[in-house]
Amino acid sequence: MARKPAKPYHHGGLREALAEAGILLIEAEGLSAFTLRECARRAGVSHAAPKNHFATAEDLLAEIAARGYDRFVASLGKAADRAVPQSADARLIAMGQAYVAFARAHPGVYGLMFRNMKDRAVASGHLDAARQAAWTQLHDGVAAVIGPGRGDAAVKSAHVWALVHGIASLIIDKRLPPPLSAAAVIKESLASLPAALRSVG
Amino acid sequence: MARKPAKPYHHGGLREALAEAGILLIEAEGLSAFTLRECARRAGVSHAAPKNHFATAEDLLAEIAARGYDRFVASLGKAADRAVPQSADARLIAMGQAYVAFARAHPGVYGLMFRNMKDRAVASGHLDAARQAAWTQLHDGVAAVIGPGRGDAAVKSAHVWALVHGIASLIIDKRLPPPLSAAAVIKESLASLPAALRSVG
DNA sequence: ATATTAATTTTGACAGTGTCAACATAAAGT
DNA sequence: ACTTTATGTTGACACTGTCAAAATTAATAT
Repeated sequence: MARKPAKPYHHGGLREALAEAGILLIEAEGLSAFTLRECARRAGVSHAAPKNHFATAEDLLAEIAARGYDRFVASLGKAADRAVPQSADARLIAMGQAYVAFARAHPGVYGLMFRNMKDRAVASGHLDAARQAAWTQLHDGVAAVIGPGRGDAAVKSAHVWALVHGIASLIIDKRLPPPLSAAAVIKESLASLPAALRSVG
Repeated sequence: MARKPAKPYHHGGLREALAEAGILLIEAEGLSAFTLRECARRAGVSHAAPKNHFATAEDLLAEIAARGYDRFVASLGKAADRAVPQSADARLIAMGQAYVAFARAHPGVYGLMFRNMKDRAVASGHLDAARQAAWTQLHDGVAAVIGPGRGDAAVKSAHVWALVHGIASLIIDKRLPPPLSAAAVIKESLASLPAALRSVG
């Protein structure tokens, strides 16, 4: 009855435990509270144990970011499928709303996903693949809205990404002047999107 | 011959020196290289000297961010005045270009200005005033584009801010898929802006 | 001018961090 | 059973921000 065939060594899955502990830590205390030693503590191992699974603290952060992207893509996909009517425009707007909602619900992990901590982009197989999947998802949604041959879909996707990323960032960093309602900004900005995408190019 | 009437005590202006050292440090080594002790070193004082002028490291960062906003507002103002033709649309687009250019030229300070380090917005008189000035500048530019009575200028300003902030963030964090040209994204996104602002609301 | 007070800086300490090397332990392979 | 390899622990190092106590210097009062 081999329960865990993966790595039932001493701990029995420390890599997984560290990643999960890190996510819980960030969601509960914020990204700035993340500490390699605290993750180790929560996983019940000594402070140097993570070294075997993550060479550096940034590698663990990269793994957490990758898992964030996985959930992110799933969340946006579900939102698009729930959109009514099932038009390309409605699907894209639903994804935009889900995008901002994800950032507001998980600001710590979101920050990890979209900001460079050490002034350089961190690389890892899982992370790169997850990022690619997110980009493809957005690109397909935008391509469906603008139709074939109507301008550069990649550039227009970047436009959409920038807009929703900007909205999300301003909200979670509390940079919107107080009287402004986040909901109003989201609604107004997303509403103008499909037309703007079809207007130029 | 009283040269410096402000605070010619021991150092003769440590507060100023620390802020300037911090800016140079961030611009040269990146925001992640910022350290209170390194600022003190560069100012030629001991590691605890800053305590008298900045109670905490975050207070020094707030002062640096405030100075960043000052330069930022000046930069955008000049760009708008240089726009040709001197239409409201051209002025706004010029400001958008200057916005992204500032972020690319000073990514460290820009990050400091628009991101929360400690998961909470830092407050300070100078910083709040400088932020307010930046917001007013943008708001006026947007109001001139949409004209009087055409929708909520504040919400539309937030839309513009989100877009340029998103573009700048994606670029400096290297999140644009490699084949994409930053210049193309900037051009396309900003070009569609005036029409989008006048379309809804 | 001298003494006193206040402002500023230094020194030294503390707890905390990431990373490394040396060692210990347990699993896997032979 | 023995060896090898993977995993975890201990202890150290240099670094950080912050604090308290002591020292130094400028401003002020006498």
